[in-house]
Amino acid sequence: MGRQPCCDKLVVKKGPWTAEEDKKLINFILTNGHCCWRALPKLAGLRRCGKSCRLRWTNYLRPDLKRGLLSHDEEQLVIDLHAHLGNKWSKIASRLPGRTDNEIKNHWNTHIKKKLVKMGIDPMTHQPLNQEPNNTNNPQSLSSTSDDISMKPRSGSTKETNGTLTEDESSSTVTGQNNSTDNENHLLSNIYNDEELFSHLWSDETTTAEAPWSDSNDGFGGTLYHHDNNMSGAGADFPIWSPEGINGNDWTFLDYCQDFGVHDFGF
DNA sequence: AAAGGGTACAACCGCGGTACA
DNA sequence: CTGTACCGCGGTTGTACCCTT
Repeated sequence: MGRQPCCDKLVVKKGPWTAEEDKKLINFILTNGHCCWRALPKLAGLRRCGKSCRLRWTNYLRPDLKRGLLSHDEEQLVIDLHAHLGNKWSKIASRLPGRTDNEIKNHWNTHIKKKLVKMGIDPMTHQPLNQEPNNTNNPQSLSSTSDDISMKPRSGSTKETNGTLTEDESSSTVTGQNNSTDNENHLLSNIYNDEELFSHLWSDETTTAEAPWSDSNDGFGGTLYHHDNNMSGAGADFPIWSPEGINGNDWTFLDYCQDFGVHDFGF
């Protein structure tokens, strides 16, 4: 007996969202929150699957999203987190404020993976690809690349095996490629040395950078304040929505959202 | 200028985990 | 304890856009 479909596939609409649908979804969530994704489409007057609404909101409409390409630091952070966590995109995303798991996953698949391969690094194991003597597909990759993404040495690196990380005390083989800036080194050294961080990530505890949008925004009422001082990069530009504006039904900003996309405001 | 190929990213699908009746 | 419904995650697909020829 299989699971029942989450929604009536004959009734729900699929495909790209229209501006009108976006507006309806934003309006509804800002006024009511998202108590139940399954019921939301009906209540919001959308012919969409609840799942689709949730995805649209979390990956695209959420006001705290940062848009645009990942910065070099963010990219480097993703690489390192991936080395530790594997394809745990949501965990990785939780360490990058304003970024979604989907966005990071896409960026990994389209950019980072290729860069690593180009550098002769296996994107999955984060180990050199040319360990075998006959692997000569990219002899210069480790010493000269146009991209300065590099693997950083670390004391006790981990690697993923069947979805679980195991300690590999002898795996720091990707060394000697450290041509990144001091700034990056600083950023990453903080990460490498932060055993607490990774034990935290591996636990089921909520990380500090997790977005406040889920569940905690009961009675959301349109109030959105900075929740995390960690947001120094993107968050510094985040808007602060006042309850007055929302309660006063000042939806002007939504029109802007529609005209330009919420992301154009640096949300 | 047009066609074809490549790329980026939004969106969908299916599954696992979990809460609850 | 079991079955069901829901949520969230990771993998995959579809398509619009960009670049090259």
